Amino acid sequence: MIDKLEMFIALAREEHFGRAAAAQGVTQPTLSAAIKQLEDQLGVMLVWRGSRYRGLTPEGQRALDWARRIVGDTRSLRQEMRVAREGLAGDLRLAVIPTALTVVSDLTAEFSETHPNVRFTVQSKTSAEILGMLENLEIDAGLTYLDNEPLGRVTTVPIYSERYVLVARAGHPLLNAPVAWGDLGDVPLCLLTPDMQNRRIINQHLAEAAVEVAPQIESTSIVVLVSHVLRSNWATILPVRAAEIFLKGDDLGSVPIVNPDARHAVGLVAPHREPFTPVLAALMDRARAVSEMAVG
Amino acid sequence: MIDKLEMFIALAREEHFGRAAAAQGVTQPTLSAAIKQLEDQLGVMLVWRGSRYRGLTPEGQRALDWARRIVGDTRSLRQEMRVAREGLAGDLRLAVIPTALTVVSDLTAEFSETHPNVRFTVQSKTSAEILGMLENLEIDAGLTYLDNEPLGRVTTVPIYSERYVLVARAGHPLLNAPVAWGDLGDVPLCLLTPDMQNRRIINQHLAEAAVEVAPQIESTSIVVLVSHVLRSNWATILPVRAAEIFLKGDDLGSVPIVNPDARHAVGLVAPHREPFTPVLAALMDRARAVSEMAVG
DNA sequence: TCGTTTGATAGAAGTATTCTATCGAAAGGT
DNA sequence: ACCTTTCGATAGAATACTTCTATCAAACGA
Repeated sequence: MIDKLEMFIALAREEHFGRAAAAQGVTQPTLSAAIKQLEDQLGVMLVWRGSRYRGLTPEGQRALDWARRIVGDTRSLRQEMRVAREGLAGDLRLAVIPTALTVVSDLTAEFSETHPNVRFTVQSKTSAEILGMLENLEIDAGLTYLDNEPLGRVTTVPIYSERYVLVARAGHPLLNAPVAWGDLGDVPLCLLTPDMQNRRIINQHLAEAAVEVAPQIESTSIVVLVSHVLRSNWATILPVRAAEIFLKGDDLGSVPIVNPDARHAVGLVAPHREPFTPVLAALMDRARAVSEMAVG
Repeated sequence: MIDKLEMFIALAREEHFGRAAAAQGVTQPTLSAAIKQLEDQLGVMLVWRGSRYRGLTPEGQRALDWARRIVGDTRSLRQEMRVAREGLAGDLRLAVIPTALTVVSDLTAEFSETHPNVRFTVQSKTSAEILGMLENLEIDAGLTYLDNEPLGRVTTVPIYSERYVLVARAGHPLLNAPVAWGDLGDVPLCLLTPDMQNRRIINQHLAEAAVEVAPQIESTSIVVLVSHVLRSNWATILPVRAAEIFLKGDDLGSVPIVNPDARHAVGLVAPHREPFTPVLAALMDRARAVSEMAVG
């Protein structure tokens, strides 16, 4: 039964029998049979059938909610028993927004010393993807914005507040003093793509300052933005924590962007499943510790 | 997996391999094998082994919590799909404290008219048993006291407030005016047994009034109490709602017991499992409706 | 000490699951 | 309109798993 629920979740996620089967490590006929058996056992259609996948029925949607919970709790059971057996161990899957990638090591470095048998897998994803992956049980926790976007049934631990700086090549004329959002109208900019929440936040502040920008370079990668800035007179807008790793040398400079001194909360997001598994509880403890260090 | 968790829950409840197997409709070797497989899959011992059942290990206790949740959610999934298929239907298992038995029909009578395909199974149990059965998934909901006793992870819907009357044969000298708890010291009484919460509540009020009683008749059955009262000069203390069904004729009389005019909340208790299954949600709606009628 | 109770074990029978191979229907491109 | 590709369902064989009956050994109680 639980295997079938796993396959059902995979099907809802992949929206494709073949891919879902591959993701589950079974062949397509096996997955087809599993879905059909699930439908027989529950006595309702879960998936609209045609010659291809056409989405879930309303009952399928409700069943998916239960399936996620049942499968998630089952994994929690397995994980907790594993911890009882061999202490904190296992693989902790994180997904992180690009602008928070440098913060991950604050969480993991000390954690790994205390719990050497816990492995981390860190993916860079958009905030929307992170929430979807949390729902689908593809990750154990995420590092993302805590406000602005609708969060589901999750527990959050604030870690720090994002503040923004303008980053440009050393000698750029705007680097002499703090710059206001309203001053950025004519500056050639490289920015993240508009599907990313950081960009939407920046857009919002620029719009509030009645500034319109048309960045010549858009990317999902901060590295791409910074390397462009390094080569030309382009500038970019980055959160302090994301920018500082590139400011070690003398090639780049930064100034705070003020008026307003915008802040956006970033933190750990985990599925709300009481009681928390030991590994997740430990990670949340660590996040709270990092949060206090940031305040102090 | 889920079958094995069911068997594990049954074993923890019955504390006996043979009885648990019988309860699950399998043979004892099957249940033994299931538990062993569960232990193998989870990699931990769940049950202390000897030549007989010796209780759960600490890991077994934790696993039991998860198992109850997983199995409960699985049943909810099945039930909700059944409702989607054929409307509100199925078997709703209730356990009720004896003093609230007459209230059950307030819940069920109208409910059955609206939902004729829902069957009820009503058991008379003590409040402690009700909570245990809720945990073990043996019942879907209970009707019991909402205060005084520790409730677990449950949702409650208050229905009415218990008030107490003295019940005696017509002509009994105490029936002329309301009687105080403190006046009951020398009255020959029949009461429920002390393992029942109603009796503990009554004891508490008597103790607060500095009265000691040694009932000559104790029973777990209100019918036994009333039939004794009918035959002799004994009196008994009952909640109004439990007494009124016996007061239809002229043989018995009742007076309120005051000073204080004691009240104790009674209501529906159901496992807290969001979202609620449709049948349970409907029953809770009905309980809220009954509650408002009682107030008005 | 002897009978009874309790849970574990062995082996056979039955049931379920998964695979490979193949098919038919629908989409998409030319 | 036709051909190709993609997608999911189906059939049948091999395999794995589950459950049963029968039996055993250990421990408890009289």
